[in-house]
Amino acid sequence: MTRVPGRVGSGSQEHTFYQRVYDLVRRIPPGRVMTYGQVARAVGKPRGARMVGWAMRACPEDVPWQRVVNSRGGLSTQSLHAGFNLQHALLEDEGIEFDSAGRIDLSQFGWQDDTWR
DNA sequence: AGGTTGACTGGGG
DNA sequence: TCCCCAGCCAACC
Repeated sequence: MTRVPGRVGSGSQEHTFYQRVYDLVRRIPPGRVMTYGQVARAVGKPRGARMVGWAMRACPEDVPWQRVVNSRGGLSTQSLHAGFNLQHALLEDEGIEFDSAGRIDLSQFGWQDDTWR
């Protein structure tokens, strides 16, 4: 069974790093993407890009994990799939386009949440 | 307690 | 632009 990042606080109203990541990712609209580093900075963890990746690996069902890509507009989930990449398929279904090198133009599909605390 | 492992990044060559 | 790598840091041996 995949381990899910635990809550740091105990039942308090405090948001953990993971909760904040999930809350932000849930706000990314279909057809748009954010990078791991962008998400990390937005939740106050500027050097936590790898942790965002960890969080995506064990995220709840309702989190659109496919909308988080690496800083080069590429998918970091390639090694998880053999032949077929689910993330690539899900993003194309949302209207996102990939160039010949398999990358997304972040200036076109990138997203930043201005209303995010 | 200490070493390894990444769904990462930015900078250097 | 691509490849390489040090730095990164929680989770997992």
